[in-house]
Amino acid sequence: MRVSREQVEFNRQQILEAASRLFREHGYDAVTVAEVMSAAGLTHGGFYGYFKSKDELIAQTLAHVFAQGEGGDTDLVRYASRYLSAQHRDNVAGGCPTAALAAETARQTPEARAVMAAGLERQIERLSGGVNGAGAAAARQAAIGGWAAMVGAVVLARLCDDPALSDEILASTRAWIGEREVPKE
Amino acid sequence: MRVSREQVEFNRQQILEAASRLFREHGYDAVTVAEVMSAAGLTHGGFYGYFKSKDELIAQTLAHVFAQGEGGDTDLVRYASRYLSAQHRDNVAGGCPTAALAAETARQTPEARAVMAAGLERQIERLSGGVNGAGAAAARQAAIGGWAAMVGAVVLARLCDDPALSDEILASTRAWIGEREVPKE
DNA sequence: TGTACATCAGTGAACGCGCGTTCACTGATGTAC
DNA sequence: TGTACATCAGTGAACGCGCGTTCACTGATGTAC
Repeated sequence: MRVSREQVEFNRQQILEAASRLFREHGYDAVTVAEVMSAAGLTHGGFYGYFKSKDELIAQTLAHVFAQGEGGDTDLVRYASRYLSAQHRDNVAGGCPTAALAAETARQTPEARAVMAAGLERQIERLSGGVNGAGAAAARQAAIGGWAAMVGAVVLARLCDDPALSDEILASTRAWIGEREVPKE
Repeated sequence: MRVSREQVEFNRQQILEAASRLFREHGYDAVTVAEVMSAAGLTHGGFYGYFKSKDELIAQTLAHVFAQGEGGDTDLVRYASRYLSAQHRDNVAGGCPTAALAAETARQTPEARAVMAAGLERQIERLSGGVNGAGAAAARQAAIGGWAAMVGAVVLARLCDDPALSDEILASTRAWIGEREVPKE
């Protein structure tokens, strides 16, 4: 049964939203097209009216989640404080797509990889502006080092089966990044 | 046709070696049991004489690669210098299993996850001993921060489609970790 | 040490299942008059 | 504005394929005498 144009656009957003959560939580391979459509409130057969393949869904989902997740506070230390929280670590489905999917995305289609790589470049530039008391080159270097540490720390903290070690990784990396920053004025 | 006991042990090592390279390069899901056995010089039917499932192979492969890869220089800055090299970035199949597989392993069986988590704890302790001019607590904190930055940087450098940005991520993270270390004496 | 037999590692066909994808059909939406 | 028709989003069965896993069989190895 045909639906209205507004409903089509709404459904498209629902599919991308469901896919972005499921992919982050389970990885690309473990999530089926049928699961995504079901989570979006549709049946699997309709999928190919929206995307021409699962690979295209992956690329467009990344573009979707990067487009909506960019903004807000860019001060490096405050950003790290939120990024390296237990709340973010425990919220895989709603958390940073890079921490959840970067390694897997490097093995996906060039299109998907390019979308995430572009997000990485924008993230580095954004964080470069949030480094206190340093020239442009030093700020960019700190943004890169800090971002690498954040992504690595969340990946490692999520890997841990020992909660104490997991918490320690977050706290130590937070402190490590914080000490690194030159105090303001 | 039955083979000798020595051949059985040799074949087992071949399977683990093939699996460790294939998993690191392509991820667990994208590698089939038949591919692993073929790379080990066997046919797929014999697999279940060695392992009771693909999940068991994954856990034992991680144990195998962690067991053989630990040792050598532990000085944090020198370690980072090798870890954050273009050579390591480009050698996914022979490189660090954590950088290649940590996020995926967090979604695998508890057994596989436990093996990698144990390797993480040993790595932190080893690197803690390689931090110069700091007390035990500060050394451990620097080891954690440095290790998180290394893992994150290699993951991000492998994600990049722009070689210049990829090189910059490695170089900046290397410099960032190097500056962090208190000079000896 | 040699011989006869039991063991069992390896083979390759086959099984069952779930996946991505296709398709004929349905019926509400959008449009032309 | 109303009506008749064309369009097309959504449905669910079906297809083909490749996967993990099983199994009957083979023949070299290991062992008992």
